[in-house]
Amino acid sequence: MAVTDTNSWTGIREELLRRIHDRVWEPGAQIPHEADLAEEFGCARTTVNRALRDLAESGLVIRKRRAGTRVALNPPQRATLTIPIIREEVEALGKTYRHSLLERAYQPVPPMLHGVFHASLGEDVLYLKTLHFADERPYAFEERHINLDTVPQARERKFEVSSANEWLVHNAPYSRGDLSFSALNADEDTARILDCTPGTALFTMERITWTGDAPITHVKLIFAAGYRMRSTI
Amino acid sequence: MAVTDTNSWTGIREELLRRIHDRVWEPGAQIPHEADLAEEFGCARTTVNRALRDLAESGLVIRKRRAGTRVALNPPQRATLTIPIIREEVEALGKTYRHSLLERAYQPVPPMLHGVFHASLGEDVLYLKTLHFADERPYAFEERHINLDTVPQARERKFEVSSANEWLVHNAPYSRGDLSFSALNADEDTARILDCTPGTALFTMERITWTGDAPITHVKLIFAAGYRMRSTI
DNA sequence: AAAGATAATATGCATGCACATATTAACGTG
DNA sequence: CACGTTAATATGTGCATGCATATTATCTTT
Repeated sequence: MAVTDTNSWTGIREELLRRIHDRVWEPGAQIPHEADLAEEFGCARTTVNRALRDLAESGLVIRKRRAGTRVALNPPQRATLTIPIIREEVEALGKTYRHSLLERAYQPVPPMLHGVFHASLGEDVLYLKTLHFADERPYAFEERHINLDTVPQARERKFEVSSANEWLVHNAPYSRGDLSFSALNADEDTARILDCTPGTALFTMERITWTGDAPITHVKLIFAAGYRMRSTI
Repeated sequence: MAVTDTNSWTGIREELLRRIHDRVWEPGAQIPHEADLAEEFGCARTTVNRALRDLAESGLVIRKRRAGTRVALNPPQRATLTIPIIREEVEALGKTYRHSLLERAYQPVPPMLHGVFHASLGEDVLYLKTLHFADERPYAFEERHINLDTVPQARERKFEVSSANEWLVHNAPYSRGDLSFSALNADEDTARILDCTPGTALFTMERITWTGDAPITHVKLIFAAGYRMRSTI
């Protein structure tokens, strides 16, 4: 019994998954060795290994070298969420993308960012206000600060043709970033810009990216009403 | 030159990564075949394959069967976000967690879920309304549907002591899930439950989890005003 | 020349084997 | 008996090979 349809590693993964799900192997319990499973399924150990590795990557089982493989007690719920470039996101919806630069200024570091941009307190940052459109309807409103200490080449960029986001992605690769998501009631200005009524709940994403210890940029994106961010586990 | 320290697949991945980063292979450009790379690095094709597969998983290269491998034009920005069990999230804030079951009923599949729960259209689902507290203040409001076809053991559970979330995590491991996040204006009911004024922008998370093709549960979590979901890249 | 059949090709995957490495269990010695 | 050494073991990884499969290019046939 327990013969999988195919001997593909995905087939074996499904069968292992079934056993975990059906509590043939309870949470915390040790599961048979790769070699035993390989024999049972009539396949090579490599194939079982691939299936188990995949389950381990998704956090369902814990593997240790000599200790064997056991079913995770608290399978972590991790989701990888892809933050697309807005232009691509819009174009993926089959709509036409356009953006418009509302404001471009050199400013001292705003108080809100003193904590993170402290490295360049004396220096000005490049401040950009951009509105992204999908089929000529407002899609997202972007406020951005660029650290000119870290990315001095940005000082000369107009950011009228290609958006700051795309330029930075290609020219200032970051090593890490902090993200936060929240809901926001539209104030008068935002409502006007995003073409909604004041008070509308808007999905907001804030992001600060760094290269090493140096902050590159801070972005606040306020999406038009009805936006949903999607992801899969 | 270009000899990696080791012939490990991670070493090769690092070298490929460097070439992409240093624009030896420009975005959109095709990179050599596995066989050629294997020869260059003096290793087996399997090893190159493993490195390339890993890069493809993280979205840096795009692979197609006969078309070959090319550097992604716009490397997607991925963030891993950990979705904690609410109790743990609250306790991590140093607050006391409590939840209260507001409603528990057997219902036909609601129209909203016909698309996803179609496998059990005739069958009832278990519907739960739960309010989560942090230090006796409302933290999140949860509406949940549990597919009794997939998780029949849930029919007998009261979910008064341990929350449905925790019970499901331990008893019905899922293989995949769809997540979506949005902002929502509080209606009269929600405002009353979450102790805010109607119209307040609330952060909302919706999740459907599956085991194979069978849907396990659908959850809608509406967080109290001011909630921020955080993550790092 | 357009459409359909066929060949070529790059990745995807399975196998059997060997060795590396981390970890635990067993062993010995003071 | 405590503690350090050694052996056993399960996973991790690499290799050579062969076949599967998707996709593109080419070669027919009408």
